[in-house]
Amino acid sequence: MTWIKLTRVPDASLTATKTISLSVIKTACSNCNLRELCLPFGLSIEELERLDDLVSTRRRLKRGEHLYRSGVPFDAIYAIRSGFFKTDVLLEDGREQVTGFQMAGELLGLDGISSEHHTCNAVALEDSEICAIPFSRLESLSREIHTLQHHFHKVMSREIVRDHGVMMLLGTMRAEERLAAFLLNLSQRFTARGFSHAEFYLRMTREEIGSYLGLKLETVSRAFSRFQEEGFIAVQQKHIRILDVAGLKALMNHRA
Amino acid sequence: MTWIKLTRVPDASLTATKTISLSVIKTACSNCNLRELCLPFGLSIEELERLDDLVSTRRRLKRGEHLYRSGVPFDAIYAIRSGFFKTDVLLEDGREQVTGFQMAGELLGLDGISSEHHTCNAVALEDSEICAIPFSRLESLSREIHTLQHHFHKVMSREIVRDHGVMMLLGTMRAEERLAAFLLNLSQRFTARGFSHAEFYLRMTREEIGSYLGLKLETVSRAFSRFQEEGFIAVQQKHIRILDVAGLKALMNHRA
DNA sequence: GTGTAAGCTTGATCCAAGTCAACCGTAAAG
DNA sequence: CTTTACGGTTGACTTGGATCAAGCTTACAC
Repeated sequence: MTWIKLTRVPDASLTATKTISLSVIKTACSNCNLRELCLPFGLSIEELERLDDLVSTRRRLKRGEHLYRSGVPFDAIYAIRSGFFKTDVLLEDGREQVTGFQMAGELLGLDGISSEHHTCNAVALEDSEICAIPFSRLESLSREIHTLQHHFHKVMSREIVRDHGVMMLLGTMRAEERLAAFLLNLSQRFTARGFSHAEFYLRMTREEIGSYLGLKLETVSRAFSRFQEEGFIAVQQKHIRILDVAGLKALMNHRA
Repeated sequence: MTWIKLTRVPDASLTATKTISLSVIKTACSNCNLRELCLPFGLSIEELERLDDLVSTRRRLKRGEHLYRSGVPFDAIYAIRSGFFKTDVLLEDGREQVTGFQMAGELLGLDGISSEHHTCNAVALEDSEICAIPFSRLESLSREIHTLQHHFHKVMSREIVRDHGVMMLLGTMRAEERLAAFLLNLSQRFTARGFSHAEFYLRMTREEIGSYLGLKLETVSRAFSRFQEEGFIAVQQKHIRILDVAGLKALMNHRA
């Protein structure tokens, strides 16, 4: 279960790190196995080391714990090192909208930049670990490292594009299409992280899926059952096996 | 069709510009009356002048014309100088989702940063004028001007927060709530631009409103009629007068 | 002007998803 | 091992918004 990934060795410095304790190795972006998915993408060795300085705070969260809440002052964004999160917005009258589910290598907290306060809640859906990245220091560093700056802009833009996808889903798709899109998206993201594309555990409840997809939990449950009857998937509570990716994809396009 | 842009002359410049023709004066951020809403927000005089250099290309679009289309290479973002736009995403099967309506002072094209290609279409809903801001030059300049960098980040983040609002709307609100939220949002943005908060012309069709709100055009039309019956607004085709802001607001919260 | 097409309104009907309700399965607590 | 609580499934019924259809208004082309 290592994390040691000895990459190219420019000078003796990296070999030096190998002699120190595993827990210390784990604290650096330069040794993080998620670096190709996360903020460090595309950085050189020296640049990576400068980023390491910045990402000094790490935090573990238990399932159900909040990483941040809507309204609290913003001063850092967070990279998920391991675990699974949801973000949601609550209306005064109690209505909840889940705005996203985030997994390892993804960033949380970008919503807070605009008003200097977080505008949604981020909750761990399983025991998780995150790296806090003080935002003003990230801005400083990205003024110096072009690659970092550009990659950060790409990450923000990707979030906007993702949101457009969700708007499309909520605005134009019917229940089963939404759920199919959701499962295919999860599958694809698990794959990118080296997990099975066909078999995974859902970390969220039917109600949370429903909130994300603009459906009631009963509708989500029925759609799961229907997919199982059709032979597209095998469901048992939170355990999902995708049996027919093409079938699910077809279901999404079989409209006008 | 000019676009000549004589920029300062590092000293004596401001007085100098005043002597040249109005149309030329208009081409600079430093003289743009939208600068407090747009990218230049918070910049000093000298910083503004550096931004002027960057924003050299201006373009007029007729109603119905595309500013960019999904799939084309991305190399600039666009500031709306005057006019009104929609952005939309088209699915292969012909379904359309309008992802936003943009007015003067707002930025278009942020979606393209992530993949270096635009991922939606931007269409002028009335004759409009935009300023093109070459993105790599904006990145360079924001590496030098902290304020610009930070403000740009805020703008991107604001877009993410806005999208969350739309997700909330599409995911949890009923038809009349959605339309009320839409009208109040437009009203608020017109106000910020010095127009009447109570009276305005819609630049988009019922179908485009419907697409944005995840409703069919008939539902939008019926909701307008209903609002009129209730005395919240006066509608005549695209001409809207808001008669009871509080009533519309109440309508949005009158839920469990 | 007059004709035509695009956009808007309104009515009648239908259906996908919501609501309400009962029951089941699993997991943690005692 | 039993209890309890939470989450999930399934059924019966309701309903908000979609669909289908007709007529109206406005703006522009000729």
